[in-house]
Amino acid sequence: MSSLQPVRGTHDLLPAEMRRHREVLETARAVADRFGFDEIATPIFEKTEVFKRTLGDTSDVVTKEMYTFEMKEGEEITLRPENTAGVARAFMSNGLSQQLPVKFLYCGPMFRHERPQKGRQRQFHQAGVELLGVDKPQGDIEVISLGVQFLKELGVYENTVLELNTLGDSESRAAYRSALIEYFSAYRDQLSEDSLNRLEKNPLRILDSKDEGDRKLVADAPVFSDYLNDHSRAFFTEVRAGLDALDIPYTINPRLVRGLDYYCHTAFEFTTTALGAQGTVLAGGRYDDLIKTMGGPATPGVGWASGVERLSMLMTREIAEPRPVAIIPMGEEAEKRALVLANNLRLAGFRIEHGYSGNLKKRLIRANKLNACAAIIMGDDELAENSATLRDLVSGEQSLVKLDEMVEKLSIYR
RNA sequence: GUGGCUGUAGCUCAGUUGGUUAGAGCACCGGUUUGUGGUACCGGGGGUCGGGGGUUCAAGUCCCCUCAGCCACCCCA
Repeated sequence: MSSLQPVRGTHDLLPAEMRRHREVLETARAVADRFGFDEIATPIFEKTEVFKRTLGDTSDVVTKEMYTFEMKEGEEITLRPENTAGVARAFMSNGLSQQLPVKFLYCGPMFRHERPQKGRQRQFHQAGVELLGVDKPQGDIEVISLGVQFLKELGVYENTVLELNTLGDSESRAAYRSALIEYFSAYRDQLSEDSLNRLEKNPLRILDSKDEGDRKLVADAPVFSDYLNDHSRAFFTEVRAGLDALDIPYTINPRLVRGLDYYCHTAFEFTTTALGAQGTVLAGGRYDDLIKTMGGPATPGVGWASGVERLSMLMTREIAEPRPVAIIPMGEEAEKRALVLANNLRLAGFRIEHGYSGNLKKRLIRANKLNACAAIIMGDDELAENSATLRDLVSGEQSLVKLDEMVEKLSIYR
């Protein structure tokens, strides 16, 4: 065992795992494309204030999980813990408010200084979508249905459940917030320490507590639906109607509260029981005030982010390993001609492994290890006839093939 | 950040109440003579037993610290 370990909470994506990782990303891209979402990429670090202002001073992500560095100039930058703030910043920086709505997909690494465990690394990857400029429930519905389709095409949808809630508009949330503070204040002595801290800062989070004492209190706490104003209620009704129309099942979870402060109205979460404690696989919601909060033009938004590693773990599908064709030249003259043949076949779209050294036997062994489907053996005998021996490595059958007919003969291996 | 479990070759694991040069399977490399792989047989390389300190005549085995992973809390994708 080497003493050179990767930094805590980080890991390498070796080819087998990277193939699965990439499958998740390619699926996200393909599905997003059909929904009209274009991929963008924003920097993996931003000025610290981009995250501080948007995620909220009370969120754990901001208060204890950010990787923040001070630059020589004294400026503070932070490795992005999520990408919605970065997309919003890019939206503003590039004046995209002139071409609403905008629909974006992003993929890439995020960084949070948490205690690592299964499904939770310090550097992890998300694929997410953001829809900016649509204040109607159709936006929420489209974004959720995009998530559903994504999970379906990964083959993991059956292992997830969709939980749904509404956080109302700011008026409703403010009303509910004070009702909660009033209610829980009467039980200060019974609240857990964590929840006591949340009481003034973010009482909604108490609803999500797993502390037994808290849960008893939560059971009789005011319910949000009593504090929703007409607009918020109508909005939620319409979102639900849309999901029903699309046959997307969900359960209402009144305790589903997003951890980041910018959310309003729709909050949703696809969870699984198959990954242990880190069961959230794709989650998001609406954030109508985010861009205004950042100093931009009031622009509604809705989106989600998914955990690529978690999806990859959940995905049971076997990803086929690539099967190359091995070229095996024998002798100096053959080496030269193999170089040209390999190049031509590559240009024709084949994955070609050009053995680097060794005799026929060794190269065949190596071809076998590379899971090659066929080998092209080029010796003086064959070359004298401008041909090579094409050997099928599964059946063991082989035949003499003219070099200029090789592309055609190989077509069965595509 | 809190608590619990774990850490021996690339991988999966043995290693007896602390006792000589630390083992197996798989993997890897080489061989079983000529230009034919997968199977079989033979041989080989590879470990400062996660790291550091301590107890002891003697530590992979006991104690302390530390690092990492896993599980739960927490948080969240």
